[in-house]
Amino acid sequence: MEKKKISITVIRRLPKYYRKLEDLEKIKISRVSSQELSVLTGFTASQIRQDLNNFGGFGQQGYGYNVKELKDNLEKILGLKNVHNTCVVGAGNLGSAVANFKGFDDAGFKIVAIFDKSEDVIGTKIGGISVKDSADMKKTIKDKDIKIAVLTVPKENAQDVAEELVEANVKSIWNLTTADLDLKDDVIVEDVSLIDSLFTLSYFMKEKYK
Amino acid sequence: MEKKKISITVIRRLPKYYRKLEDLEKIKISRVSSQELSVLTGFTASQIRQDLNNFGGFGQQGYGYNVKELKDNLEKILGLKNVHNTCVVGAGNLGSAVANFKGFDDAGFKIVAIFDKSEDVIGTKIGGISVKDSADMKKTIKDKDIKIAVLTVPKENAQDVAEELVEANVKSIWNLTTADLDLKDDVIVEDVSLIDSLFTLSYFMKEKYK
DNA sequence: TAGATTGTTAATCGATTAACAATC
DNA sequence: TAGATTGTTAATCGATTAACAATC
Repeated sequence: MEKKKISITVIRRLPKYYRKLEDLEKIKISRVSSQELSVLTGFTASQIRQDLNNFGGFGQQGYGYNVKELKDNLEKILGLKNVHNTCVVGAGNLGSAVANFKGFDDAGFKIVAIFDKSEDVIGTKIGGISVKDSADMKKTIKDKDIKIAVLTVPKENAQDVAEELVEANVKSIWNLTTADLDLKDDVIVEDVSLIDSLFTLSYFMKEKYK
Repeated sequence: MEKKKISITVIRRLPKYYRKLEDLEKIKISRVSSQELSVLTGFTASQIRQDLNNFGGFGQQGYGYNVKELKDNLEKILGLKNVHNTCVVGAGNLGSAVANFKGFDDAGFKIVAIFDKSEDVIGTKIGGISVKDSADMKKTIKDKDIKIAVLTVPKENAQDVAEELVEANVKSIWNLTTADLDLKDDVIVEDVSLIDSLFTLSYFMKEKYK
């Protein structure tokens, strides 16, 4: 009756399963056990079986999991076949990296617009797409039915731009800035937190050396 | 006698405390309670007090925490004042973004070399540093005593380049590629996992809309 | 002093691991 | 059938929350 809520810790392991299954498929391996997946992912076999069983019984006793079948199921679970019109806001190096990143398109994020406010880049092409003036952002987002935005603007502008995106009806934001966004709850914000990752690395360096 | 091991979940919250304290200092707020930090960070006040007490009693009953003092302590704990000679491997958009990123230098990661194997970029300047041929990488790393590498090469080359870095005595790698690196245990690898973050966003989009 | 808020212990909650019956 | 490995329950472990005495 009720689908039980799946914890965020489980969700965040799914991408790794998916990637490892892609790798296995690429080298023509058609079956895999939770034990083998454990070696590949670093999670325990028990954990893997429990994680997957949140979504269905994809395995078979005495056999393991069929690589292609499990991969296809994870693809559906992660929604990787759903295509979303996406824009990149901020056409600096980071924005350019995203716009040129093939994995982005493969995951269903279809970049249909790139915005920047600098005269220097407006009109230039990145990954085959011409950079538009941020001033036209809201209109373009509505016209092209853009639901996802990648945010790569400077920290100082992040909150304001994010609010503008939400006003234009963007449903989720991939936040590559170092700002924490404060938006209404129904907006999905996925933070990459580059700076936190870097600080964590600094911590481990300090712990290990001196 | 024994310093108890501090869990990774605690460590990964420290950067956010630090950033919020920086923000407070910037607007001239000199004291803060765990309750106020809770609002700023989204962690509970109880959690914050427990986290901080892993490292020392930085607060004062009836008063809270002194912003500057706590920030300075976290700075030491995170090792942000320790300077590390760092190289960027891969001078594409992502590598350029890192090389130009001010927060990188602020955190003590001093970029002293950038490598790429493409003739097109070797010799060009990024963030004031001239891009060197990857062929000279090992020698330069030893000569300049580089201990940290930022990896932004294509997925296919990530493992090989990482191994080369380790041979050259690099101690830790900030991994911005979509590859999972397999290196000896004493090498510190901090994965940013952009692709996993993206897949997670895809999952939440799917859950919410259809 | 009275009020506020920490530091810290105890209680609860959730996630991971272990174990094994079911079954391919 | 015998062997392998899942799906799932129970046990353990660790992290979060609650509570409050200590004390500024």
